Amino acid sequence: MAQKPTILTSDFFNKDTKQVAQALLGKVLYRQTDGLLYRAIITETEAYHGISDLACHCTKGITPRTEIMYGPPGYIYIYLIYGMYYMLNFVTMPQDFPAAVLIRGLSNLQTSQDGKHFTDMALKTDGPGKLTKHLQIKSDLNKLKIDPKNKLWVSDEGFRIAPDQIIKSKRIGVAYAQAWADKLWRFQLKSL
DNA sequence: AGGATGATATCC
DNA sequence: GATATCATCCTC
Repeated sequence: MAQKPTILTSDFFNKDTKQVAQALLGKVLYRQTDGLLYRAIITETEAYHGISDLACHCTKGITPRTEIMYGPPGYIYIYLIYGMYYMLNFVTMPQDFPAAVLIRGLSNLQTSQDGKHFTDMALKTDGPGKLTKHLQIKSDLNKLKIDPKNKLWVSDEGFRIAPDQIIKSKRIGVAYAQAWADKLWRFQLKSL
């Protein structure tokens, strides 16, 4: 049943953002720090797609902050919000199309010192700001490729997610985005 | 309901 | 250079 883990490459992210955001549910996020390896199942995401999406930072055009979203897929976009929380995003879509998926929730967070034996840390990790704090994700990872070399990557370990297991709802904190605020671009797993 | 706390965009 | 605005979370 358990398949060999497959590390996701840029091909996985080179698709419509809503598609990638849903496909990321059930995938396993890895984070390597000094002496500690974290892993957790992704359970909640949001899609931010294109310059017409008024909730997306890229709607203002290319700036030093947003240029990473205009680059190739499979890169990390991290920014500081409210002066204290780092948000973790994965760049999607081909070069020159700005878009990204925000990682909002994790489950089954585990840590390991040797990369083989894992111990449970938390069953559920709610909130995009809290999960980056847990996994020691900060702005030093901004604009890096999603890759074990950069100590942050995602792997497919065979969890099958049926479409009816995905709850779709409005994105959080984007009430200012007019019509785009009502898009059901937030995706959560029912269980886990 | 409101405060913490700093980068960013958008004005002067 | 000043200020308004946040893809949040915690405390009251």
